[in-house]
Amino acid sequence: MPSTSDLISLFNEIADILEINGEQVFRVNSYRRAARSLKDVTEPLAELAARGGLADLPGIGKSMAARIEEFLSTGKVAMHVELSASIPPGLLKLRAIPGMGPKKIALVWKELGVDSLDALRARIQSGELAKLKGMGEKSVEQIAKGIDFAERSGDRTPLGVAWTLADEILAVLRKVKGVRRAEAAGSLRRGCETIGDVDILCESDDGTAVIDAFTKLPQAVRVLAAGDTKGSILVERRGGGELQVDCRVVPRESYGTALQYFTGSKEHNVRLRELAVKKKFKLNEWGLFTGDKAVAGEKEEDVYKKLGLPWIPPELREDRGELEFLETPRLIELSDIRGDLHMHTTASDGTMSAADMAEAASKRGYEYIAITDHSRSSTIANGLTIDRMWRQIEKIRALNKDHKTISVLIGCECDILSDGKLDYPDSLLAACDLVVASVHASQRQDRAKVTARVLKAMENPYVTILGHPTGRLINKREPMDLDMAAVVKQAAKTHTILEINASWQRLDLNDLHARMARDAGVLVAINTDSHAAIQMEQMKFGVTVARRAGLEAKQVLNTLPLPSVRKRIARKRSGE
DNA sequence: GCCGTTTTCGGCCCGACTGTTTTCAGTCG
Repeated sequence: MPSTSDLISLFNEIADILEINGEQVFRVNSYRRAARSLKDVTEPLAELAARGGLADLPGIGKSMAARIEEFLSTGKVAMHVELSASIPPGLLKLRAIPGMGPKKIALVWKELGVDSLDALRARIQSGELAKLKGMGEKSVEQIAKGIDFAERSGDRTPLGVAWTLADEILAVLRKVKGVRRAEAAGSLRRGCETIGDVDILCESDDGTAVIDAFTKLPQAVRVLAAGDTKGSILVERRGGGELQVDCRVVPRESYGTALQYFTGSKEHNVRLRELAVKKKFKLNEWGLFTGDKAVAGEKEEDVYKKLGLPWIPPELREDRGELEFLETPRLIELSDIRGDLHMHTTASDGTMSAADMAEAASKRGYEYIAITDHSRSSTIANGLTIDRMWRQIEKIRALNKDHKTISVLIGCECDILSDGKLDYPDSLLAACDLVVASVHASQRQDRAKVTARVLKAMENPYVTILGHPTGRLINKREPMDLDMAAVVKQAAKTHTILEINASWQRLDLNDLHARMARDAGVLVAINTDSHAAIQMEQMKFGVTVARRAGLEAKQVLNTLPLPSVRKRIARKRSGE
């Protein structure tokens, strides 16, 4: 069964090859545009095509639609097959080298027959690369380093890793003399689940001082560039590989436009500048201009305002229709969160007691938490036997009586077994305040089987929340082949709440799935799945996903006061 | 290749930086 993501890679590959072949850029970009458009499609492509909806997608015209149809019926695209045959199989890997664009790749391939990282390295050592037209000593050196980088880095950096790193760097830069404002821009500010480069923006009149401090950061393992207004470094990344961090310094009057500009996304910016041109403005990182006169620049809000738009939250700047907004959406914020309904203790695989978790949550200002340790089948996670679970219920009830500042709900994270049955009997589940039901085993079942399994579990009246619905681990494990449209439909029908698991390794549901839930009127819960108090900090990542999905506070269970939460649970149990 | 409240043809966002140049091409975001 050909998947949409296969088609997306295929279109991007067509663009890459066309570019190497010297095709005109607008034609090349049309394939990238089409690929991007497909990324936002949540319904199965075949269904979309069947109801004639392909042409409604931005960037999909007659020719693209025909290629998509071809892909759906044959599993391939003849044009792609032909193009692939026109270049050596390993050539596209050279795109991962910073500084190697399509022109240089074409050059080394055609002049030297280079078709892989190793072949390129060999030509550098033999001195042949330096002899090519346009290749000087510095270019060769940069490419040599780029090959190492390409081999070491690979995956994009998870949001949680990049966020922490940016916070550390910002703490240092904000202390540099003359720095008035500093924040992260780019995909990090937009809250993307993975980050390419980290972008930092500073407001200061002394760029040299800022870049100096930036390039001397203890985290910097190499300095790539250091100018008056811009610097680039490589830092070691937690979890291996290296990560590029760019820092830019602008004066006060340009900070707003620069922040807008460097936040992106690229597609959003293109749209915005098109709009600016239509309204006889010129927009760049230095300001919004009519002629030579700046009409906005200091504040990001003003840029949007002058263009006749409400301020658009960074998480929504993905060219998914946000330029049509009439007002700024009131997205959920971290401060709206009143509790955390999925966490573990030493009873199963957590590292702290329920009392300590409650204490920590209370300090965060939460009104309630739920203790949800693993069920008996999760033996690796020291899941609780039926007897132990009954005792756990008593223990948490007692703890709740003792605790005055926070309500502690007794719950469990109950395994959804491979046939869709639950790991505890209903009598035990009924004794809990709430139940998170999750798949942990047999995640590789086929689509029909795994979907039926999850739908069946959702029918159980005691299943409050479907935990980390797809089971994916970012950069580590693919999601289950779950029919999310069916899951969302079932959630609406059974009043089951879908989790956005806020752990940065998971972020599951992702933004698009959470948006599907929103559109179907399905309630979402944002939980950290904490195994230690410190992990409750990850709530911000889950809130970020929710914001990218366009969720408001009222669409999220754990922004509600406890009586309302209980009402929602009761509603599911009563089947009304 | 896509697209249209000035267009069905002729546009398609914009600037910085780098290196190898002597006026610019390529890459990047």
